[in-house]
Amino acid sequence: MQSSTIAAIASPRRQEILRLVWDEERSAGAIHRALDDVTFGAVSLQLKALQDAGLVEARAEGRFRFYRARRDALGPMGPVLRRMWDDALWRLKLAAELEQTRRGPKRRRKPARKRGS
Amino acid sequence: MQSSTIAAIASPRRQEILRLVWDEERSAGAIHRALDDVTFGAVSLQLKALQDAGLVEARAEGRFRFYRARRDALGPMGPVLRRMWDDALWRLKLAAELEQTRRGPKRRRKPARKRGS
DNA sequence: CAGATATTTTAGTTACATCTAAAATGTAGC
DNA sequence: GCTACATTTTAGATGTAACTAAAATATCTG
Repeated sequence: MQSSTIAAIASPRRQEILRLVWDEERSAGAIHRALDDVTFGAVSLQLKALQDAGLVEARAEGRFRFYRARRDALGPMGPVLRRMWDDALWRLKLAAELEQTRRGPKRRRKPARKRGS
Repeated sequence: MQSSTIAAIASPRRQEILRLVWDEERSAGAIHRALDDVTFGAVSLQLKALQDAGLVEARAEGRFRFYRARRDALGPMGPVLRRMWDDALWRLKLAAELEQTRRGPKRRRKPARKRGS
């Protein structure tokens, strides 16, 4: 376990992404679609950061890139993160932290897609 | 274990301070004296941040304030940090990270005190 | 090749963490 | 009260992490 690992999971956005690819691999686009307050570009940058930290690995397939967590790289932090995610208030706390650590130009919220589109 | 705990120990400066008060309590001044590249004020601010995160506790005695780690608050992260600190290269990595995350006005390095003064 | 889709990269924006220097606060002793 | 020492707090500086929008890259399909 490296100090850089701790830094990598200190970001609420990266925690959120890591959780999405913890149990199953997902494409970059699928990850982005699961998040409603951030652009595709930002997600891609965070995926790169996670990959550089060794916390996720990518597999290319056609135009897609499938990401999944490298659970072993988290060591004892894996269970810690899981317990956090199981917390009923986790999503609420996350939203607060995302607000807190937000940077850059003001967002224009991505409109929720209609069901089935 | 809270997400804010992870954020608190993600800072190399706070890690450094936490290590100093891990096995024995130390006064704010003693902590500052152990660090040669930062002002007393900055150390005091980080101690406050650590206290707000519940990672250290303080005891007043006369003019002094003695700080010590609240090991239990770190849960499984305690052993993780210890293992990091035991790494022979830890100090080197720390220096690199301190350089990386440095902010604010340029420092004027505190001159090393003569032996025995 | 042209067009569609998936993703990455670049250029520019913004808020805040981390710092310094100095002022303020608190405590002890004379 | 005054002085000395220990610490905290304030005001201001600075660098960068996290973002957006748009351009670039890559892959598939007809």
